[in-house]
Amino acid sequence: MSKTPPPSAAGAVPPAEADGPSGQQQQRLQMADIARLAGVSTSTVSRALSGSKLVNDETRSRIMELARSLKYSINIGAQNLRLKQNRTVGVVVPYDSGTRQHLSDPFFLGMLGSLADALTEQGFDMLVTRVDAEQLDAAAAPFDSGRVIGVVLIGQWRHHEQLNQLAARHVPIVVWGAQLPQQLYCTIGGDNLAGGRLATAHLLAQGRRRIAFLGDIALPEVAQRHAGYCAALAEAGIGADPALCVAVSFLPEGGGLGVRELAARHAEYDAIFACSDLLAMTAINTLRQDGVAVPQRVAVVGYDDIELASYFHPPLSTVRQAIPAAGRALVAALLALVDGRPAPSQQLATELVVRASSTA
Amino acid sequence: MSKTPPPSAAGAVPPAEADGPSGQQQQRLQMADIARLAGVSTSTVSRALSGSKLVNDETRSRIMELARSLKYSINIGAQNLRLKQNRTVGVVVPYDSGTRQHLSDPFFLGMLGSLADALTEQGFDMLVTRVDAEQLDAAAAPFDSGRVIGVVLIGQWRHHEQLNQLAARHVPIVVWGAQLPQQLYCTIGGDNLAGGRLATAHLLAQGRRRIAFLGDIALPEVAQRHAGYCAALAEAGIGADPALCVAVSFLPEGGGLGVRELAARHAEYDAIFACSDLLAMTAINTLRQDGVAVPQRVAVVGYDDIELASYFHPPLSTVRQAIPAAGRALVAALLALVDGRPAPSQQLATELVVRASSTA
DNA sequence: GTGAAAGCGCTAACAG
DNA sequence: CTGTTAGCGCTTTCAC
Repeated sequence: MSKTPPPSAAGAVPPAEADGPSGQQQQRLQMADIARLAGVSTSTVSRALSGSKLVNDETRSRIMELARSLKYSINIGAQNLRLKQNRTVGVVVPYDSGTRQHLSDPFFLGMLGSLADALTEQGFDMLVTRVDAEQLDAAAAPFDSGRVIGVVLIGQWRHHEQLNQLAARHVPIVVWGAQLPQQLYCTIGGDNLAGGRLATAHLLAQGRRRIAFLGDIALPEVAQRHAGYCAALAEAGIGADPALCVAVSFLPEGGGLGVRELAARHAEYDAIFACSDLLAMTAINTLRQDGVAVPQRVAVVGYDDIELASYFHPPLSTVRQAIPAAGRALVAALLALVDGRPAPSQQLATELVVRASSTA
Repeated sequence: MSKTPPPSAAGAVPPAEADGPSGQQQQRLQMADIARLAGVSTSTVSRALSGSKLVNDETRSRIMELARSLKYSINIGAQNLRLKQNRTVGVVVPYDSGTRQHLSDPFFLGMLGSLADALTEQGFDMLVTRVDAEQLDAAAAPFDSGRVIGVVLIGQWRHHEQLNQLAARHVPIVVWGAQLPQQLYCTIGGDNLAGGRLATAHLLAQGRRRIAFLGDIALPEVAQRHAGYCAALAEAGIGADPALCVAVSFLPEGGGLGVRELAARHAEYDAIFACSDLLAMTAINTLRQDGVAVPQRVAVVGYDDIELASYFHPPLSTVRQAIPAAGRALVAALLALVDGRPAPSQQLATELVVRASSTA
């Protein structure tokens, strides 16, 4: 395990003219330079580069050619200042306050990718920020300082009130999460109630009767999935047994902890509904270590349908979240808000994907 | 599966004063407003807010209090323009040119998270951009337009030459990838040669002799892992059989395709070394469908040690990449470059993690 | 200790 | 069609 040297011409060329400590920009080409070289005024260059018809074709193409060959590119910062515009959107990913752990769920990756796609498509840049899940109001910082025109927050966690305050302050913000009463901000989310109901009904249809629930009810999305779970049980004439409901975080260790907790409670169960695929996978793993067969002894359904779910062993039954649609919807809602148009909250349809982990 | 309405007060409050189409900023507080309210000049506000000692304590605290209560935040764009500074770094994630698929590997998520951490720690913002893997030179765009002070590119793919040209143009860029001869840009990467060797030597030690290699040799990193693989085989007195080397992309379907291709070639093999955990997992999945026992009949080692690797069944043996260190190293190198200091390329140590997928 | 004025790189009237 | 001028929101000499 080496530490540095191998091949030949390693090491990089430092920038041409570096000046002072961190954060400085080197001397770079600007519009005035192009203007001088082209023998015109900066106004003409500006017009040419922005494709104004007010400039002679010959002049324009000469200027554009010059700019291209010199790899001149307009300084967006200055342009933004002058135009009072901005084509950057903030995407804020909360991290677990205790562990500072974050993004550990592949679901987030999908979401980020989907947002990146949707934003690129609309010609917007994406500024990614991390924020403590217990301080969600910090999500507004990039907006307050003018870096972004609005913010997409991935997950509302337990801070409904902080988010309401941001909305009251007119921070353009759209949140991936559950729709709640008295909500001033816009949420886009899956239909968690339906999702929870689908998963549970499916397990019941498989003849399971003692279905454990893994997830932290304090989170609105999880609470709604739990409500769906209870509803499905009730429809089958079964009461929800609190002993089967384990509050675990979305961190990967959650699945194992949940299974251990159920064991510690001496709970009897023949199925698990986990609130994320990651939890389902780690739960299955722990069950396997304990010699419990999945799905024979315990059937498992996850949530999200991350890419790996179908490759897991056994392939994971799960509730699919419409991630590509989510990105588009979040971006559309945010842009509406920014333009002063109304942005109604929205629930995206969810779909049950049945695979081997729940079918004995 | 509903589509919209439920609860009570849904829908969000549009921003106070919206003006015109997309990208506009609403009327917001600025320094002059604070100045007027505080009965001082903007110069004084500027000084107060930047903690200059040239301003009366009483005045300063009055101004700061005012700013805080009004949630005034300095306009970073204007400040950057005036100061000719910038605290934003570009992170560029290439996507597969054919499929436009991207970020599908959890490895990228880890890298993004690690970069976000390292950048946050240093007080930098992260602007995430996607770029066609066949047009890596487009990675410089956010730099050319002054949005970022430099770029971290995740993966060099096959376009060494384009990257060299960027470096020659003095674009501050640091690439996660392999160190190559005649290289003008800075790379940070794992020690792929050692990684390939470790994995292969381990499989040999398990008594395996016909080890298949899954990965696209056209990519420098994969080529180096392959070189390590060949070296380990050679040390064991075994020649590398080209029939056992399958060029597959990093897309998730690669693992399955690789196994199918080996079958089509009627290749005999008792082990697989896959160039990513994702490939290893999907390969194992296909083997399982074909009734081939892992690790009994075929032992498998992956690469990266993504979070899920230890939860997979069987738990995946793999070569761990030092992701947290990677983020810090990439950021440190980029900042060095930006400051005009030299940024030598670096290889980070890799480590073999042995789990059940390779131990019969 | 504080204010007035100039200017960061760009665009948009307004004249010619 | 093109140049001149003013100014986006901020910082910083330079006076007072």
